[in-house]
Amino acid sequence: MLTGTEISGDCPATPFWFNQHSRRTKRPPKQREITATLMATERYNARDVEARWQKTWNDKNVFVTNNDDPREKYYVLEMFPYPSGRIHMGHVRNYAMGDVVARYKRAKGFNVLHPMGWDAFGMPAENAAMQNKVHPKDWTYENIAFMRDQLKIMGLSLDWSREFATCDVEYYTQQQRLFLQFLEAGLVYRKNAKVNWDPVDMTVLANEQVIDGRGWRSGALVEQRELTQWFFKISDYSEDLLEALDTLDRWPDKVRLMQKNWIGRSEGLRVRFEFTTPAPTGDKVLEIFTTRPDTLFGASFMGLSPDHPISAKLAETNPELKAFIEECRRIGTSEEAIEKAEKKGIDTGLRVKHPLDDSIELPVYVANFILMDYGTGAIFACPAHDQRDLDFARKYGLPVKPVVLPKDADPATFEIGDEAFTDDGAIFNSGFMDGMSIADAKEAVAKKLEAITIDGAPQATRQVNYRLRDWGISRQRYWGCPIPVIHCDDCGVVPEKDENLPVQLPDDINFDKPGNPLDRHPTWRNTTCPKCGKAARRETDTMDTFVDSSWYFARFTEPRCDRPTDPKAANDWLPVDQYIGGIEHAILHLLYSRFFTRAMQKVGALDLKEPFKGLFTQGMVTHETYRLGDGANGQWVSPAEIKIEDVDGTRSATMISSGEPVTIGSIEKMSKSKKNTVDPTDIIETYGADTARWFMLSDSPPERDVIWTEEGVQGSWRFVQRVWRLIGDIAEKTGPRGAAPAFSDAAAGLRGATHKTLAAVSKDLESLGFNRAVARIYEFVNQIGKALHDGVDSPDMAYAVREAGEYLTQMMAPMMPHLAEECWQALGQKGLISETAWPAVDESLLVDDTVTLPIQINGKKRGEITVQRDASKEAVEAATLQLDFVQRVLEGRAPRKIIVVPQRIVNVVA
RNA sequence: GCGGGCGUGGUGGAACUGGUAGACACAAGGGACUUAAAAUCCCUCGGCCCUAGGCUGUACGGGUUCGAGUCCCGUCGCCCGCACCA
Repeated sequence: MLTGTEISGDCPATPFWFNQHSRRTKRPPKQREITATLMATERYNARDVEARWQKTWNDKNVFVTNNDDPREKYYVLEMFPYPSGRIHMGHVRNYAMGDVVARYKRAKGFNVLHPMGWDAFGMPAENAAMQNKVHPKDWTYENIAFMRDQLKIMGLSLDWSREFATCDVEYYTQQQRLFLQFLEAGLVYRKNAKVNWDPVDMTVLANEQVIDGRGWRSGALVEQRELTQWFFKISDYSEDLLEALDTLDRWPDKVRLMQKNWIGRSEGLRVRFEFTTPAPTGDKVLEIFTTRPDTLFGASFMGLSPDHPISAKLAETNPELKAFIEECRRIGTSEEAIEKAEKKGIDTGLRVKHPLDDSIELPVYVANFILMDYGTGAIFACPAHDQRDLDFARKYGLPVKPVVLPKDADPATFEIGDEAFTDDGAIFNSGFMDGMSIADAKEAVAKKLEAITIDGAPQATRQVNYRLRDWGISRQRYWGCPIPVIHCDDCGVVPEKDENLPVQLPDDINFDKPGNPLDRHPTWRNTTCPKCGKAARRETDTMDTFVDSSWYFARFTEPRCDRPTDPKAANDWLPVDQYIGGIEHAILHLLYSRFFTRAMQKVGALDLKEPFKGLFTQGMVTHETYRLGDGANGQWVSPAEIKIEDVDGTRSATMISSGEPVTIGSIEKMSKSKKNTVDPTDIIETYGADTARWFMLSDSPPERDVIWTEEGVQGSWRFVQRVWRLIGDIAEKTGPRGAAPAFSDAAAGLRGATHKTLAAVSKDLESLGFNRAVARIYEFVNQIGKALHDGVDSPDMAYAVREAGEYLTQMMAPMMPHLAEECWQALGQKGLISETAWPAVDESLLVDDTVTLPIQINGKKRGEITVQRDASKEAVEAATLQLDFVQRVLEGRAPRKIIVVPQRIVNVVA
């Protein structure tokens, strides 16, 4: 699921009216009163108005996008939701932002693609099936139907004709086709691998999906198991995925850095150390990987991963080592455990020769801090310049010989204490490398060892290593895209034929037992081998749901295509111009999608590398938490269950039902576990979609977390009413604009404000600065209100106010589309504002004739002066010196210096 | 530990490439209207003082500059990401 971190695994959607009813009766009184007022005054009835405009947009197909439209394209996409049952406030924020961009770009004349779909495979559907005996398919499609309705009442400008769910047979058929093409292209392979087994979900997790040694979804402690798995060769693209990050200049730096660290490129040397004692595996050499060959003369011991083949072989005859390796396994992948774990190891008794000095023999240890997955699973340790090695060496009394000298240190006395020296310095104690820089020494060692041959191969080879591992996609689950291959006793693993696609999920399954229902289905597995025609068995693994979300953005460009993509449509629309979603997908989803785009390019599905040109990661929606009872006994209670009172700024909360005091806790991300959620449908019912959207966009910068408060949403609601009254006033007091009359100062001033606001709001929307745009619109409304209050009897003022009202309506339209349509109509405008072009800024109105400059004396503001905009420095200087507060300070003396920054500031240095 | 980011009123936050700190909003207080409440409108709202006016103030301590929330150095605090990655 891309958006929707809150997954309800509990039950199918509760009937909506039931929930509504119970919520409404529990709502705090203040809120209820507002609803009542809304009904009573009927001034702006969001409920009626919004439904009416949504119907109009729908009837007129206003937001249906045509691929053949010749205008410049703009593709805006929000991460599609997992159909968990209900949308949450995070969705509202995410989709409100995307919708502003879509509507704004549409008004700017672009052919906008703004689609919506469902990331519909995944475990919650199976959990629901297990707990409530609902078929995953029924559960999923019911949730989709419900959430679609929820999204529709938000008034999003989506092209619903392109909607699909990843669990639609049409979609996963094409995904299977892509899989087969990838397989053909050598991007898919099977390997026997140790996997992270989630004992609760009974499934395998990608390394990336294991967080703190626990399954990212179930939270269960992950075990290690050996299974044959399907993998995508993402590692083929390690370098490309890394390098291309530089081209993604419209991505947050933070995300690019996270991906860079994840890929984890390091340059180093593979070095072969000759055994001086016989290795149990018969190996003549021990091959290690190092990024610090410059410290080779500081080598003190060798380290083997507990999972290294030599470790395993030795353990067969060494009970102590066997026990140690088992102990290491138990530490497992848990980050916390490893963090706390002491550096430990066991001397194997094996010895190797130092590659640069025959006289040195190094002991080989099995150590708990060496990873089999990285490099060769073996290292040489230089304790003086690596903290882990140092900790280990100190524990086992191994030598610590410094070979890099800090800048101002004395080689005769320099010693390593408890801290390894890892900074830059000059090489010493290292024979031929003495005096070299670290970089030069690395080069020198590489050159020297490359030239030496031992056991028929160079002693060292240069190697670039990546932390990024191949993407394991096998899942032992039912509710996912079946992997379209067949196991034949004679032919082995055989891809299904293209014409036999789809390999369709059977509907007649049950979840009486944990594990994969496909595995125990009586007949589904049985098929014939596409190669030899003999009876054979289907693969029962399904694909990781991250596969589904790795190409949906491409599918949207031609969603009913009978191939995965129509390359022309995909190439025309992609890359996505603006992608918006949560920071939690900074690595996995975005990296996989980048890989998929490259893989699709390789098989000809499209022709580009990078799927997302602009990326924006929005913050979370948070809310106060409330607890009934103290400390550990405290029960979380929801905002709907409590009443808050504010006496002279001191807030206190009580239960509505019992009057018991409730503790107001910290502000946290909205989550079901802490019960600090607010239901979007509930909010929209009460205040309308525009109010909810507006509040989500105001105040907090979009990339930061936003705090949902009752006061805040009420403030937005009042603003909606205020705008409606204001536009009503304008419609009543002014007529349509004719030819521009001559403008008085007041009217010209308002027009200046109108066009300045328009320029600023346009800029803010371009840069996704929604909160700034909102603040400017507030300010503008205040200005219009003032002008209206001062009177609009003169034709020039009437013109200016009318213009202001029209522009205001257009500026708020992307954010509050329903209110804007209603206002647009009230102003007597023809056509839909949703189809009206963004107004043009009259540049001549942005510049004032006079400017007010602050006057500083010695850097402190003492007053101001208003001068002609184009006044010369000399004129400003002269005028400044005439000011009495300046003369008072100078007492007849000349200033030491006077700085005039035109149109900015004046500073008199006395 | 490494990497990145942040620190501005009671609160959320503005402040372009160094140029009037606190825009805008929320909360609070006062007033008008009202039988009353809600709504609406008006006023006050960083701190301090001798209240005309002045001093001080953007985590803390220094520095650069005519001028620093913004740049530099150091300290403290918070947040995020990564990690026995050799």
